[in-house]
Amino acid sequence: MATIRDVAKLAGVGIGTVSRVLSGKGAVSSKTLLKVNQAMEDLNFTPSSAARSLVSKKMNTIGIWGTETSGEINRRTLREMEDEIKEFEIHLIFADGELNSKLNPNASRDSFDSLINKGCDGIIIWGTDLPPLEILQIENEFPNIVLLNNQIELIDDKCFYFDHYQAGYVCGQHLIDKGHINIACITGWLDTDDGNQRHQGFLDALNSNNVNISEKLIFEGDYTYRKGYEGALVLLKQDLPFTALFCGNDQSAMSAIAAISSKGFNVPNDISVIGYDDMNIASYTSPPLTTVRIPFNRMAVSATRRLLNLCYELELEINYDFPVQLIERQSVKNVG
Amino acid sequence: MATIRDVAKLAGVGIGTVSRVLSGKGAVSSKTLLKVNQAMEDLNFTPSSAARSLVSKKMNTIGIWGTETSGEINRRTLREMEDEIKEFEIHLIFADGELNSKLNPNASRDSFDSLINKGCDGIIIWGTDLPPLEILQIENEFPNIVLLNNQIELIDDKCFYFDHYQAGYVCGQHLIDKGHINIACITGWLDTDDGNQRHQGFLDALNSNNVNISEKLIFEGDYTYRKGYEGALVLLKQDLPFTALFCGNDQSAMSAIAAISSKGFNVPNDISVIGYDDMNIASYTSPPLTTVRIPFNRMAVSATRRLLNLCYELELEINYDFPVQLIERQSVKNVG
DNA sequence: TATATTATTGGAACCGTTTCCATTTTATGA
DNA sequence: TCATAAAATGGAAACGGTTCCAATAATATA
Repeated sequence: MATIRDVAKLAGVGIGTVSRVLSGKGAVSSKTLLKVNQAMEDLNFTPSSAARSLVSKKMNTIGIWGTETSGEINRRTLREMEDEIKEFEIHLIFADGELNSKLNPNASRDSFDSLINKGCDGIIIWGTDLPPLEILQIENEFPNIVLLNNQIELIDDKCFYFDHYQAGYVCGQHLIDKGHINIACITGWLDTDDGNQRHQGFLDALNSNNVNISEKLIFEGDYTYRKGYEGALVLLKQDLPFTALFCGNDQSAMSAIAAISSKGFNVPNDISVIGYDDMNIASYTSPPLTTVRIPFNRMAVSATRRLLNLCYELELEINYDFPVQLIERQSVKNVG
Repeated sequence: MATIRDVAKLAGVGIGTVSRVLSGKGAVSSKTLLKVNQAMEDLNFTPSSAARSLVSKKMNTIGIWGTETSGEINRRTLREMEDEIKEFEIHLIFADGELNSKLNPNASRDSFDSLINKGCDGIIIWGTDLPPLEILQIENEFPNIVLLNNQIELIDDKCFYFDHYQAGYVCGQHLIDKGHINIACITGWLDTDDGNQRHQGFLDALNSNNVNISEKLIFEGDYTYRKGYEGALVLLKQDLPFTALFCGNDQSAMSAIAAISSKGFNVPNDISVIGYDDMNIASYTSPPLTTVRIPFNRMAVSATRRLLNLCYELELEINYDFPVQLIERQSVKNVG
């Protein structure tokens, strides 16, 4: 591997000059420029990013932590983030939290620390896998973090989230607007803030309309296909009829639809189903899924920009407001 | 940020000693060990990975390129790969190929080169986005690559793939075994080797059984939900009845099912549908999808290990044989 | 033409590790 | 106790860039 000194020697100039050519900063005569460029080409020179990082104290790398939580959405969003940083020649580095962080809290933290040790300039913490206190403590000694889909008041300017409560409310209200009174629900995780808020919003929408929901018709799920399927079967087995079902995300909604169909019921004629997220897939379920669109990508882009600003003294435009939008397709039917 | 010299000074030892403690190699008396560890703790010392990389000439980073192609599968697989490298303290770095590499071939190559410039110790090339000649050329000057889901004979020991032809054949044969004679198909990309092979395998299965398929019943898709949906609608509009449909992947299969249902037909009673991949989702469509299971994760793990062996002189066990398996669920029905 | 400016240039010092070797300390054996 | 082997230690040199300043060349000005 050729070094800057090799280039300098071949071009017959000093290393400072080569460095100037490399960075484009500082005066270089056009004759010299030509010689140096030629030498670089001849030697197939690529500057060592390690050496650069050593002096600049920037790794040009930002880490993403905790991306396990929400399946398909992520891939799409990751892509957006990558696009965002690409032009600054920054790279993304991954460290998933453990799947079962509840079983092994240290593994979570370890994978997080591995990002710091690696020397990431900043870290995007995705989701609520880390307890708020721990995050604050981290932020204290490593300020270059940003939270995606998580909210902690003390560092609100580093948080990018939307109103889960309102989104849940919108779903509940929509079912009621469509005349439903007997409503069931397959929740997401209820032990995280966001899962809890969306559930609460949903419940409050029913409450405000004096609609009761039986405890028996609330199934605690975990956002997976599996639980969506199981949950729907369990709900159908109760002797409490319902005409509408709210699911904590689109994945569980679509598998719930599958389960409902497998029992000979029709969606939406017998049972309406409403999802949450608006994944790609939502347009192509049968029937196409009514759901609430979460502006994940826009959130992710702003979070990424905020972090870039933080790490590299940039001033990219960011946004903190991410309104949610009901997408009406065909899985919810008017009744009554 | 504390350096090794700070630690040495605080502990009252030389930098060599600190380095020895750090690496665990070389003799250090237990007294000294204690002092040094204490000093590291007091100073909250973390070794600079840039400085380390500079001398070791290892970045402890491997790149993944071209992961855009196959949606949900990837996230799962990525996770496996990450687990595989985690214990060696290696990190994964991403650079997607361009979505539309056909429109902008340079963008593809640029994002690839960015991984090399970044200094990745090795790169996993995922899929067939790069032309074989270009890959060979790359391999020539940068041998630490491995191909996932792609095959180039000259570097077969660096390729991890399965037999798309056979997998396609299995699908075709299954439909015939179930008594189908009028068969339609929504292909994947036909301008890539893998897409083409699976299609050819499928066609040959029909041929071997003297079953003809009309050109009109072959719809060229692109693995997306959208095209699956559109394709099914197009096929239904032909005046050629069919009782079975082979789709190039599960995503198009499931949206094809949605399209078929939307036209009032029943799967599998009116039309059987068989997919390809066995994604998570396949168990939770309605009806659950019969498909062929591709051992992506095992492939990815072996590819990753091969690369680790290549980059870090390890001898992890790897595997080159990835048999495909038909998974019978309920979307294909016996007829005749 | 002599002098003041400005544009170029070279290279030492530094970034924070690892490596390696010379030196010092400790342990061993006679 | 002393010679010798083994263990422990310190620190210079190297890795490949960037930064910065002093030195030189080119150009402008009087």
